[in-house]
Amino acid sequence: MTSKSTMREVASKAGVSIATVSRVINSPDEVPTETVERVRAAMRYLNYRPNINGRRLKMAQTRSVGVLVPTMANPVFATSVQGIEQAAHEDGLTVLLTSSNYDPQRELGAVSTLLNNRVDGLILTLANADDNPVIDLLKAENIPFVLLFNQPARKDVASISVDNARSAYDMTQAMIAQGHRSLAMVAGRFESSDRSKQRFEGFGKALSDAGLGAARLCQVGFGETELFTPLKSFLTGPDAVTGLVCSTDMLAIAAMSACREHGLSVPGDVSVGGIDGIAVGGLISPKLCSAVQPTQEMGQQALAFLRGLIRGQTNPQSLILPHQLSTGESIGPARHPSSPRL
Amino acid sequence: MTSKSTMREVASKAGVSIATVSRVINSPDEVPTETVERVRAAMRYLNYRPNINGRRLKMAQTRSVGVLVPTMANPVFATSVQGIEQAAHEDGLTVLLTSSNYDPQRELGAVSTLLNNRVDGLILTLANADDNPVIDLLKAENIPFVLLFNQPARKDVASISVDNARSAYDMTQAMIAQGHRSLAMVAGRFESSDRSKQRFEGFGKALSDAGLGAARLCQVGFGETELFTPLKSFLTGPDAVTGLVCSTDMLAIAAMSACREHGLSVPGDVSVGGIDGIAVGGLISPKLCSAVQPTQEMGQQALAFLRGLIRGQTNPQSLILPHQLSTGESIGPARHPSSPRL
DNA sequence: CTGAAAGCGCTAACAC
DNA sequence: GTGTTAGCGCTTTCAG
Repeated sequence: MTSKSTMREVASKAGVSIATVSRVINSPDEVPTETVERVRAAMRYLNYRPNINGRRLKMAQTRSVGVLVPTMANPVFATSVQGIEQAAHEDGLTVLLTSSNYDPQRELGAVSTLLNNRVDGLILTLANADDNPVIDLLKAENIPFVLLFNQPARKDVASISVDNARSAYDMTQAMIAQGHRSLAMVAGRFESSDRSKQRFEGFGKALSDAGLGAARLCQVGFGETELFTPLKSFLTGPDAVTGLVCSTDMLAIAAMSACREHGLSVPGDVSVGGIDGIAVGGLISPKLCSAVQPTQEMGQQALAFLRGLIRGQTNPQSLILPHQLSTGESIGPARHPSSPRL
Repeated sequence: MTSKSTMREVASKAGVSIATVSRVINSPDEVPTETVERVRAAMRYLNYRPNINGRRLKMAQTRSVGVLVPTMANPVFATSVQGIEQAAHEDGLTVLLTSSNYDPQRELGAVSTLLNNRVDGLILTLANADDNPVIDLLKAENIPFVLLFNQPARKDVASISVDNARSAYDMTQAMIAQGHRSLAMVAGRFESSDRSKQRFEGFGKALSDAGLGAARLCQVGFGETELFTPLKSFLTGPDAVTGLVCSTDMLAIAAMSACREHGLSVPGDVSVGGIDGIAVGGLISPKLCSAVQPTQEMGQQALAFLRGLIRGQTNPQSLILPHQLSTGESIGPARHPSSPRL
């Protein structure tokens, strides 16, 4: 027996009008207790289930939010979605989930679908937050949205992130402080992640501030965990590095694995640092040293921001959270420190 | 300028009726190319965006599916959701996401919300698939659904899972084959996960089949990663075990961490095995030995099943996938093998 | 305190 | 080919 019963049926069963049923649902205090009870009894009897789509059509708001992340396969995003979902649940909001698979092409389509659903607002992690048609669209249509993890240059969009360049800078500096002079960054493709780009810039700045040469980069596809080959030229031969700064923790864990495959120990032969602070990083051996961000809380916070925007708050807030360098064991003194340049 | 334009406006702009606009959207071939173009131009001009909720109200189907998982914070579920999302995207379906946080109490509420949204069907990972009010509800209302990871006793519900007992059995047997005689299982609370329970049963059976004593259990809360204290009595003292079979990979990784904190090496002092096959398990050192299931594919498959049910297929399929014991390094010969019982 | 009535945006007969 | 029309289930004035 499919739940087909409508408000009309409940009304007739309870001997009232549909308006009263609606009131019982939405503002029970405007209806005498006795009537409320009668209507509720009818609802129970008929197994009534309000059709939210009816309400959505009528009302200005749908009480739903759209979420777009690159992929759930990376714990960073999954954890943030958990935070969003939790906060949404507390707020009685429905979450529509989409993922772009790191493909900027798919972002617009996904957001478009979300907008067709008339979501009240969006939380997005975009490939590139600057110069992105999605943002133009959202701005043009005046749809509330907040960026998560993206750290856009423009200040008229709400966003929650860490200071990406800075987190890479700090991580790099920590390695330099341990005597490392020959470093490389392992990063995802910049087209797929502006965080990657910003982090690489921080890496480069830390190097140049320390008077160390050009920034070396090992760029890999996202979701890639097989780093043996990509890292070969960085880990072996005359130009071998002693430290790897990775743009994400997943990459860092994969890099540690690749080091081992090359017969190198971490941090004995090469130090590895990550950025993100995924939970598993703290459980492995050696414990991953990472620039930690409170991923789940950021998701919750993003929803709180979004709620504000939906409620009409006009000036979008940008929150740059402090990251925290975790005390990891994956970083140690450089094995063959070249003589200091100064 | 909010996207307010409706079909009616498009129609008048294009000089046709709303029926024609609807046709252009849903079956363009029934409309002369020239008219299609004119209407499309009007849509572009007005920045028209179909309101899916209008359609939903009218049509029997909403082209949306509901998903309920315990949490996105565990990569097993996150990865499966990624699979679901991907398949849904290919099918043009919208995903409504909820999570129960392992709380059976919250399951019913979440599903209820999903049903109020009139989703066409559901994919669920429940705390307990047998004797669950959610299933009764869904059955009573005749809503298509498929269970993911749950392995229910009843055969009238669709499900996709591995053989949970068997996967634990095999893992345990692998340890026994390495000479382990003193084992314990680390598992989440049974009320929160029937998989845990089934896996513990498989563990117990393997022990008794090998003539080894009672099954020892270290039960912990889900999401718990601090296992130093819970495992203390299992790792130290006269009753110390030489192997830990863990009901999930996350638990296994946490257990490995706890072993180290106790000054024990894995697998030198104690062997650790997991179940699930999360990606990170293959990247850490020692590589986690796990009973691997193809998580993401299972998500996709679940959506394929669901689609079948939605299309009217009446007999729910249950798929028990083969698990695969990964060649992990986290399991080795028992340190102090007690003399064989035979 | 309660009901009648007018839609929200869309689809689908059913006419023309 | 195309338009008219009657709702889908709900909320919400506006009267009574």
